[in-house]
Amino acid sequence: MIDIEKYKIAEKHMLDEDTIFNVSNLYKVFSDETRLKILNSLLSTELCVYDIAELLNMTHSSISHQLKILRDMKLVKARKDGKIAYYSLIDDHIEKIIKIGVEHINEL
Amino acid sequence: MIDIEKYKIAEKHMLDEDTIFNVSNLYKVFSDETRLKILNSLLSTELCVYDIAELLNMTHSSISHQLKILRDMKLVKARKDGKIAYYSLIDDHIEKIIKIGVEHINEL
DNA sequence: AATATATATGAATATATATTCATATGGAGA
DNA sequence: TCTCCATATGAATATATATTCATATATATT
Repeated sequence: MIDIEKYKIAEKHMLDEDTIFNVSNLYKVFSDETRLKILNSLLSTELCVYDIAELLNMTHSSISHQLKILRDMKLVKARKDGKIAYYSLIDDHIEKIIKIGVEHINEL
Repeated sequence: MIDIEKYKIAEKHMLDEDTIFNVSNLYKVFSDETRLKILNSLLSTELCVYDIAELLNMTHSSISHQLKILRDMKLVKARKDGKIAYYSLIDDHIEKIIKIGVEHINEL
């Protein structure tokens, strides 16, 4: 131990392991360009898999895999209309998180 | 194209590739448990490498590697006092980002 | 019923990266 | 100067994961 006072202050403010795990997992979602593009596009409107794939110029499979991750993380939900699945955002924090990120990089 | 109207709305709101790249890189920092713990501990006080390693119960090498990433991302800075390097946060957004993350997972 | 279409998903591959180990650097004290 | 000590860093390894490819499912259309 080099600086006991500072160590103790920091120790007191430590987050528990579960919180760290969950928050890091949340930000893992935003750390992938494809998922970030999907989430950002869903800020403006609901979209189907096909159109997201066109919009991002990627395969449907790839988009579908990422949407599954977003569903599992409870960030998006799907509304089925016949064979079309319209995806939309569940969570209010998504917009805030993207905005703070953009704000941050614009200040560099 | 399945739903032209929605497609066009989303197309208009697309972020440019650079922004997506930079924001996803920013959140990649927060997606690792070790870096998240380091950043969170630095919210309360500056800390040296040795004490961070003790606090997180990890090797100095590992912490040092992660601190380099945080330095390169301009999120932390080091103040040298003799052979001791005291690290502190550069950026205001770090606190907001951690808080929104914690808020989000607490609401699930 | 048969076919086409939109989406979902399992497995494989390729790539990224966190940690470890070995070693280097640079300051403090004997 | 020699040697501890705190930190930094390069290389190797192990692990995680994004995309691709093949295939499955489910609805719509003929």
